[in-house]
Amino acid sequence: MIKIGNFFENFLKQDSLFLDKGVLSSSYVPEEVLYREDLLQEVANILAPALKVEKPSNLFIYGKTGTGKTLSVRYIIRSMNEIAQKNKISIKFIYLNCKLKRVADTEYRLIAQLIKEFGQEVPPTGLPTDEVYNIFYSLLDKEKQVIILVLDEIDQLTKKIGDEILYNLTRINSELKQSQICLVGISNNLIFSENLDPRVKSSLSEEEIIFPPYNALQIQDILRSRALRAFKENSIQAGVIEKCAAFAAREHGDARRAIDLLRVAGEIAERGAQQTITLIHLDDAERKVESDKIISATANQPKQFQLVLYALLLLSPAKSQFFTGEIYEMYTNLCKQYKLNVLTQRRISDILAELDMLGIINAKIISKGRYGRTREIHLSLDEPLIVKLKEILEKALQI
DNA sequence: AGGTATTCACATGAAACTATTCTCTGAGTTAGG
DNA sequence: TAACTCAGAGAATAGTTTCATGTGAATACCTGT
Repeated sequence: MIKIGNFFENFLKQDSLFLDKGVLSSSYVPEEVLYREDLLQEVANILAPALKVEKPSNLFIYGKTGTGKTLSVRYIIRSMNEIAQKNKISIKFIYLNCKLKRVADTEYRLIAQLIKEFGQEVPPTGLPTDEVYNIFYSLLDKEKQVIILVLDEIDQLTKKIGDEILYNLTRINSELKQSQICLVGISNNLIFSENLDPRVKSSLSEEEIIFPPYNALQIQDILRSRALRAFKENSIQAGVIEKCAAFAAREHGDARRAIDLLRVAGEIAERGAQQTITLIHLDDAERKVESDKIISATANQPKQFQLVLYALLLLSPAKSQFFTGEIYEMYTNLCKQYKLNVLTQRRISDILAELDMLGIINAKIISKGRYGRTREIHLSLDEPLIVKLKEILEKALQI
């Protein structure tokens, strides 16, 4: 008890490295968006008609993760909103991230979420989808206004439930008498629109903008400008920013990752009661970011998924490479042992594909000729993480 | 030897099913007038 | 008679199962030399 007490005392006394940690959070929108002036201007040009209560062209934004797409759009939204409020223009901006589970990842929920933006509630289930659309329409058409609907990670949405919903959204305008709705889609996937219904494709991408990745130097500048606000002076060792940028540049210039890394490095340094962030903290941070990602990804998965992963982990010390059949066998044994019902191999195949997507395993489909075709699977986790995951899974599965 | 056909062990797709959570509706019940 | 209750029908969704079809190359099987 005393120990903990002391800890809190010290914690209070110790001054933080951070001035404002929020600056390094992913939702932070800075005063100035570096290296995106041209693109920002383009977006602004396209959306500007909204200020005259005319419908802007639908816009599609492509770019890999961490290239500033979301940031730029939020920046534009913020500044347009200010103007609109000052001049009493009736524009409404709605930003939705389609990846968020249980928020906007199905047609029903997307519309339900939109209704919520207008200050009404609809039940989470029970109503027919048409009904929800009708509520939405009547809500939209109450007054004359332009609505700019930003759908972030729109590729996730269509991957899951198809493009019908986009077709419906593009058709809304013809149903409305007063309002106009303008769609802004943001996608990480550069070839996303290729497997879209041509009708949807043409109406959705009236305008297209592609966000190129940042290079290492640009990421450095971005990090410096953020660090200036986030940390106290002289709290970063020389070279840390550079290395951090290098890490991120290695992966197609993902600025968000770089900023994340810096924040976590800061947290680690602070926890160690250090005055400066060093390269060592950065290394630790990289490991931590990586393992946190995996741990949180597995923690939210269904039981059977976890069990498959557990089977994999149990097999892992023996060898470094497995095939689907071996894993299925191990999994089946585990199920019997713990009296759980056994899923079909079909399902396990999908689960393995998901594990691959999450980067937990590295699977390659190979043909062993006469001996069939299968996934060749490598576990891409290091020893300490395997041990930790095992513990977590055991707890989760109550084994 | 060289060419062709088989065959294995899964992968991949589509559709249908199951269980759960939730709403809406309308019949039956209750309590008060 | 109005208010209330409560069962049943119908939706949405996640996680599966069922059925059907696809697939790459090591091997088996020919063929002609």
